Amino acid sequence: MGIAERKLEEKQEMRKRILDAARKIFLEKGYEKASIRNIANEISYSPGMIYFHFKDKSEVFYELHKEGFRLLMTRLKVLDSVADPFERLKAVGRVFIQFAQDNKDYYNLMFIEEPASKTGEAGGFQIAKEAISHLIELIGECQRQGRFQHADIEDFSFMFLSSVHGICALFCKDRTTNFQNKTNEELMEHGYACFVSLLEKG
Amino acid sequence: MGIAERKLEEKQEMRKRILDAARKIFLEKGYEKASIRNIANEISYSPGMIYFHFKDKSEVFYELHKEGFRLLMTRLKVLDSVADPFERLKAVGRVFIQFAQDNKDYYNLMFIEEPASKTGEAGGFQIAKEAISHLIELIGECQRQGRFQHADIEDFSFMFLSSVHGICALFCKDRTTNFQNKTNEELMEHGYACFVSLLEKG
DNA sequence: CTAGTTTGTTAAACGGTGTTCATTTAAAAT
DNA sequence: ATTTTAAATGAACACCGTTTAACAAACTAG
Repeated sequence: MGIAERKLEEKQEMRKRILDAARKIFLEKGYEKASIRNIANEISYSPGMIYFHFKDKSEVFYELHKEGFRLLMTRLKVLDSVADPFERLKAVGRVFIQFAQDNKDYYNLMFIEEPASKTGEAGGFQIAKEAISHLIELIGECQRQGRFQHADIEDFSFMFLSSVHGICALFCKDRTTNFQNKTNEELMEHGYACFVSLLEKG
Repeated sequence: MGIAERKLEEKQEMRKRILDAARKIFLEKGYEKASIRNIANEISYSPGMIYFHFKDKSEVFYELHKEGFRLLMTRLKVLDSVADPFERLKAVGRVFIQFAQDNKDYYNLMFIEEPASKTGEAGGFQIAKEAISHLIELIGECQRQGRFQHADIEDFSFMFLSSVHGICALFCKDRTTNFQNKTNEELMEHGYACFVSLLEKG
């Protein structure tokens, strides 16, 4: 069945071409302002064609959503080599912040914006769930080393994630401009350092 | 000039009627999905009429944006009676979180969503600036009482705001569902308590 | 090799969006 | 009573996501 195979490949290639165009448009304009017509135009096809390859706009979006998570995960995987769990935890936050700085638009797509119809909840959010399990486990390790003894693991994990996400979210929505004496990057890094020094005392 | 006065009043009343409808629609559907036609329909006027009273959709939005800030500020003002600055700081966080819980949609409008054209930057963001100045001052007071000695005030303020906002932002975008053993409210409050206990050690 | 079927694509259409503008209506000023 | 002004309208413009009838190309069966 060499023909069916080739057909499948062609279809996947078309999917890829659509996603490449969608990535460009989505990251450029954000979810709402990007249009199916823009994406189709980018690759010189009719808008309707996209609906042969994807269910709707939000499905295209969630493909990139997942892509963003894979990107972030790749960066986080590197930290497996860090032996000390607390050092690893601190690095997780730094990687998160660095990721947000390098990929403001992805970060928006992944954690802030979201299409109304949650087509890919199972897809995009599954990865998020795994990431959180990882974080909880990591904090468990820290506790086994004597850190954060009095805290509930889930509460503490949520708090850690909130703090890091808060830094990134303020950055991504340009709410950092009200703190003026520093660049955004400095503010984020100093803010995180500040948080870390609290952690070190706990 | 009793007539001119009455005319002005009528115009302001029309503005108010539009804003009442807009509040309902915006808080119900969010910025993007709410439409000028929805709002106009709500008060049985033509869509075009709104453009006589407001420059565009984002100007209507920013009026509610400011309204949300006034609401939050009213809640924060109550804390002026709390003498101890650190107690006041802790309460500020609680009020923020409570506000987000009670007014999820306002919180979204105020801190997360935003129209592309930033008509009311001067308006809505001015209040935010004041609020931050207040926060910085409050943290300064805490320092004068011996707390957070080693931290830069701006960095620390940003960190505090990030943590609190992070908690609220995760809640408002339904990213709390991945922590399952608690209700959202419990998770937020326990998470914040966790953060506060870190502060108490710093 | 032909006839029929499947597949990928298109153009047009539907009902929606923000916004503009000529036109109408009604009230105020002359 | 007539002119001027202010307020509201509704049609129009250029978009939007999505559906669908039509269509050409490619594949399959006889």
